[in-house]
Amino acid sequence: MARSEFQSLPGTRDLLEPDASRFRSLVDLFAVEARNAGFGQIVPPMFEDVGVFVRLGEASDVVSKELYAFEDKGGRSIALRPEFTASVCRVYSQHRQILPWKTWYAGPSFRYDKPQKGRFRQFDQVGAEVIGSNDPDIDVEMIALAWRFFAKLGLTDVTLLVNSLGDAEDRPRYLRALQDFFSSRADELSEQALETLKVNPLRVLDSKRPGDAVVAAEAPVLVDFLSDDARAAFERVKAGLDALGIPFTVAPRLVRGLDYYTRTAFEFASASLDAAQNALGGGGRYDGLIENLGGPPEPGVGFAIGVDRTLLACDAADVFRPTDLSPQVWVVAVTDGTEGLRLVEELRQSGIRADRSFDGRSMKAQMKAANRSGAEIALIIGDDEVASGTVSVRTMRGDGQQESAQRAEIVEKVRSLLS
RNA sequence: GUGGCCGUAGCUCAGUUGGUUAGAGCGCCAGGUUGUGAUCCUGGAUGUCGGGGGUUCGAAUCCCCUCGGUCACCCCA
Repeated sequence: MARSEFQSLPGTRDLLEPDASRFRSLVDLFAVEARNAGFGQIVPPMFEDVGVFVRLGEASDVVSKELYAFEDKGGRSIALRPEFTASVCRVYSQHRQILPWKTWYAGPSFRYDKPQKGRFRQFDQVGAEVIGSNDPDIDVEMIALAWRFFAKLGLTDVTLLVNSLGDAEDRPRYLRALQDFFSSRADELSEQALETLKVNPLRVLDSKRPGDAVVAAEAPVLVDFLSDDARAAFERVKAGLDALGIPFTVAPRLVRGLDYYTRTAFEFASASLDAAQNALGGGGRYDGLIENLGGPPEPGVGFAIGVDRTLLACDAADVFRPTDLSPQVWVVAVTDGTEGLRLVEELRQSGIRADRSFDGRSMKAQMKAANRSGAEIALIIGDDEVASGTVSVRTMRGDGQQESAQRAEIVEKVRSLLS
């Protein structure tokens, strides 16, 4: 394309206006919702000791294939974070907080994937985590936070899938049953599914290949293997969602990509995104993760939402439109002095969005720029105005009206015209 | 990582069976007499046709490699 020596690397892109502002607004909106729900912000580093992430589960692709890992000049093995949860757990282990600790975050993560629509190597997430409570009501609260966020954006076509992945003790029993089942049907499975079966039988359930899906549909279901405790917790979660009026579908074959999840798992998808990457976000409970990272045996639950995909869904649904970035006033200065400089500064100090042209452009060119900028008012100041202590005020809507105003009262004049 | 499709000005695209100085619309810039936009008229600038190699008298058009994008698988946000 455009001839330039360097381009942004695969899977990365440059956010320009109006997308950049929209991006910020989205994060701001999430921040408000999270704060209202009692979450404080956390800003962990973007890279950690590689071990922090490896403990997420070596069977997952996120860790085994997609980690941006390298050695720094001090010989440390470090990795760019592929997600936030592990960092949050590490932070808690390092700086103990009063429990339950509720925290939210926003920022980029990195995965060495093959880029696709809605899938980037550097991608942004907003998310929240709660450490130190087993209460299923917290699970409900997390889902409610995400749900409220989507609603505030104007996304109405979000679907919620929930499942329970059981406790650490339930899992092995289920995995055995699953393994037996798939082994007995091995001849019907794709080669890839058989590969997956070796490293992580759970994920075979998730296969989108038609042949695999048929077999998976008949596979034993995790819900039948839950301990009494886990079952009760799951019931409580479902009852909580009902109580809040949040619609959901139980998805017995929902498994999440990272291995650390226990009990509640959930995922949000958008019907507006017909692409394969239609998952807006997801999360669940990770009751063994902190201990696994060398911390105390505290339970945790959290979720992350993909900012890029959410924005894509907003585009598809035509909601959460970009805000107007236009200046309110354009100063057209054709004097040799510093009138333009002073006038713009005065307007800005008064909280009015104002801008101007540079490089001594002709009045016609400056008026053109004023029009293009979307400003409602053009303030014209030339030798005549300077001499008479006035400013010409021109409204830019339609054919435009022009009048003269006293230089000393210009801010007031502009304010009254804008209101 | 595997496979399909695509890659021409800032943007959206056209470019006929390979044939002379590569086009359109939008955008941008400048004019249409003295200091006035959006409309209208006129003129102008910008592309090593993603990059490299090959076939050919001749390639944006054919072949190979490569880079990038996109879609599906995979994976996931």
